[in-house]
Amino acid sequence: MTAGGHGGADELDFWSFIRLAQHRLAEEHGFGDRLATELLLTLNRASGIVTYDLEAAVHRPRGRSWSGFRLLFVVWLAGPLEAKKAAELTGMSRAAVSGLAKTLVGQGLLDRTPGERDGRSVLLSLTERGRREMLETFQAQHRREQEWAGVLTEAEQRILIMLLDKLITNRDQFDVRGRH
Amino acid sequence: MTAGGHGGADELDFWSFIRLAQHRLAEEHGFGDRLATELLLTLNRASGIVTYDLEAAVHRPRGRSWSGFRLLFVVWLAGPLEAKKAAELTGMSRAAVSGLAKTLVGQGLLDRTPGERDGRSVLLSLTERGRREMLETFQAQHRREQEWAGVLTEAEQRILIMLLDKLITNRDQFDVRGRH
DNA sequence: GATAGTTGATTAAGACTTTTACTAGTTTGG
DNA sequence: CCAAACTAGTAAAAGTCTTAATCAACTATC
Repeated sequence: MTAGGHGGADELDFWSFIRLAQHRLAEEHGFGDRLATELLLTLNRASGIVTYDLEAAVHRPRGRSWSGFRLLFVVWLAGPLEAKKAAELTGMSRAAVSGLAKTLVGQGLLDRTPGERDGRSVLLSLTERGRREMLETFQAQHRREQEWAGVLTEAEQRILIMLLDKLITNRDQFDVRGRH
Repeated sequence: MTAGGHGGADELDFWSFIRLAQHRLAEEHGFGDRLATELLLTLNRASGIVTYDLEAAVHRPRGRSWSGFRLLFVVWLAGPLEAKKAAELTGMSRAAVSGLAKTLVGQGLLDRTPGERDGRSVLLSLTERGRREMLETFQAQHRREQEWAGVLTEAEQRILIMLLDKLITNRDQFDVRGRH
């Protein structure tokens, strides 16, 4: 068999690639347990596909980015928030929140007011227009979320949430790297 | 209770935020089924946390980006690949692969040769150095993957993979947006 | 109370991704 | 056989993310 010749790569899709990868990792490189690899590959792929779809179907048509939505979403539901807290809840860096907030303030969706108890901090809150837009946008996203989740039964959804929770909750057992 | 005053946001973390969000979506905005929202929020959060950790712990210290690794990974295991195929398998756009390949060729990890059967296409393959580096890098990533997956039992890992598979496989039931 | 250290926000530089547009090679159908 | 349609790859512009550095404000300590 020539180098790279395993029947031609043309029929490969994501799942047959995973099988091929498993095979070569085991046979040619001697990796034993490959379940973890498959799990994380699948997790990232699933998240990427869903996120891309939501962004393309819901947010870009409205002139909004995925990150912009995430920031507006936490401010919408968790009330006025310090920028630092918003960064924690969205999983972004503080710098990303700072830049994004600048854009969203300019678009009239977000208000930025100085914090009271700490002169350095900044409180983010939605403008009236921001509130209106979030309600409409989230309705659209919610419909699409339900199409996605709908391929699983309710029980399956609950199990999936539980397993994902467990995956990221028990991580204190080793030294995980988080954003600054 | 004043605007935004629901006990102070200071104790909020990702999980208490989800509970708060659920509550406000139901009580103040009348959203009924919020399981789908929780599922996708948790999915994206889990993927983001794990990916960030792998990038920070394994790839950045080696001067490599997450995307660079993804591209090298598929080329490593699926042999010489047309750029288009590499884009499909990694889930990137063709343009992203093109740009990334340019960088990686410059770093001496990737070879780019003209395709034989199609004069437009480009075949990507690893250089000898690329192969050596991938073996070392993947060993490191594999160890860390196992730390992550290790908080779940093997049965749980298999169920999680199965549910994620189902989530993204059955999506033909509606009009999903994918990359170009 | 002055000072050292810490923390919040911001900016700057660089990497990466996206969409759009373009070039060039290939296929198809009259 | 040739023109129209299509496809692969690339480049450009705009946007987002990252880390590192900077500034300002708070806190603790001498």
